[in-house]
Amino acid sequence: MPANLDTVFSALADPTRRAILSMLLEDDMAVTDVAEPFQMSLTAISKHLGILTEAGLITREKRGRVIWCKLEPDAMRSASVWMQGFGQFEPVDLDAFERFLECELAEGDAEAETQE
Amino acid sequence: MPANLDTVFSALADPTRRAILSMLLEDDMAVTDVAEPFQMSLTAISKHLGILTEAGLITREKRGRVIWCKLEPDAMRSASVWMQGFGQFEPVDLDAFERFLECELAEGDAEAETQE
DNA sequence: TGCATATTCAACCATTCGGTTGACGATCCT
DNA sequence: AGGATCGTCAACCGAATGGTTGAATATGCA
Repeated sequence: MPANLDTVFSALADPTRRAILSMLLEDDMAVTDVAEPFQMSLTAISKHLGILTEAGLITREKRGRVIWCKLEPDAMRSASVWMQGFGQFEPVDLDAFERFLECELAEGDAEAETQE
Repeated sequence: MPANLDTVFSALADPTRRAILSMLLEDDMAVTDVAEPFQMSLTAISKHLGILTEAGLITREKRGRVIWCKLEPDAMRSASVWMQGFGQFEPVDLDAFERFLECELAEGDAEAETQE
């Protein structure tokens, strides 16, 4: 699980997986709860979680019959450092990030609702 | 060419493409010269350059019969900001980045040379 | 004009990816 | 014990990915 750049970047390349990571930013979550907002099968989400785990971006811990997913932001460090080598990107503007995040989440919701 | 997170992250997910970006960090390059270190056809490299262009990570300018590739690091900004929202990754350690880069380039060379 | 160089296009191929469904193993609850 | 819930496994499917080769286009040069 050294999480190389290949696996991290390709894990991040999928909007569903990025949405999951954003959700986990708030709190740890059970697999079923992670899946709830998405318009796709539990199996599909389970696969996404597998890919995120493989990339080291989350860990999963079984307690009882529930598996808890925990964000592991450290796995992004090498990728982040790599990118920053290409330019000094302005010191984290958290407001901008919030807006960005909401935008991505909103897109996700919209996508989910077109099917209902 | 708004270069969304999907296209940027998936462009960065391929080691050949990351190596190309690293090369362009030094200077603009012609397509043929970009292709030279790699053990694959010019067509393959041309496709990779197309993907990088699509992601906004490079631009191509034709001068005479030669097409010059130019790095556009700004295309990484939104992706970088997104990742930084998951944690304050230490202020760019350029030395670490240099080492990292050399490592990646070395891997690329090794790969190329195993075939020669 | 005619040849060499630079790059892309078109068609093809094997593999991976993101999704589905149906069956299964674990765990909790009564 | 028996039923409901949580999550994964296995098999399948269509589309996308990363590569190939051979032909085509455009430019530079003698």
